[in-house]
Amino acid sequence: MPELPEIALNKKYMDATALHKKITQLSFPDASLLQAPKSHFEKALKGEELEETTRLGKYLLIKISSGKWLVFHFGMTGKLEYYQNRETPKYTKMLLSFDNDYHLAYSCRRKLGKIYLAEGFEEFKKEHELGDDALELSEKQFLNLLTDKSGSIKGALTDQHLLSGIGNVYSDEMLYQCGIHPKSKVDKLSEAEKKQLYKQMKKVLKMAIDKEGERSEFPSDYLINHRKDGEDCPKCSGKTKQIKVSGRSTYFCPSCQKEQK
DNA sequence: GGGAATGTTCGGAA
DNA sequence: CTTCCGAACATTCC
Repeated sequence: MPELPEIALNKKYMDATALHKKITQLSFPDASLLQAPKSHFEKALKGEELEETTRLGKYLLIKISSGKWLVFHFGMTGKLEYYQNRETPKYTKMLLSFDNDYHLAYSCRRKLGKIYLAEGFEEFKKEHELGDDALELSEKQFLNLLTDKSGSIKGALTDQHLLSGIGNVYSDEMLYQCGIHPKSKVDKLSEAEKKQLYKQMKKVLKMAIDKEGERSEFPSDYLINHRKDGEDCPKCSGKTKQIKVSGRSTYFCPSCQKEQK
């Protein structure tokens, strides 16, 4: 459950399920993802309720009635499941049980997620040096962030310290929708291109949330369902190409997206 | 079997 | 200091 839209959906899911119920039991089938001692989680959560959620980039923060915050990062494969009368989901790392006999499991197959305990939203943001959330940025703020940047535009978009929430898949998508090559240097982009990128950033993220992350329902001129080397480009007669940018597999269309060095 | 898969972090190189 | 690159983490799927 990786990038901003998917985390937004997890927030929605939490809001509709596990809030305002007394936590009667906790267990940690695998404590390796915990970023604080188990006992601290127990102390902050046992007998308490989850009160509200907020999201920052790819992090889901949950306020506990004890005053502390429970924070989930989903890595590549993190998942929340609220359920009753079922076996514990596979790869469950943390399990909360409520007084209505429901359970909330955080599972993570590849173990790349993390579970934190935080003092507050601002504290967490500051401690992890996270940039403002991509959906919260104004156009002016976005343009300011890109000023004096020298690396690739893809590197900038996916830098969580600069702005948070955009990952590998959605950065490729917004650049494709703008016709900007992922390796283009930020300082070579025109003002108009940066403004267009801002618009597409919002548009792509909001669309994904609207479609509840269901990729088969994304517009047909999106790149997302063509993330392979040599696929037909959905916008032109060219073929998609896979390259590495900022260490990540990147897909784009060389004829729609020309590099600016 | 090899390579990739939505993520972050760290060390070293340029 | 900034950016880039590869490796590491662990597991599944093609």
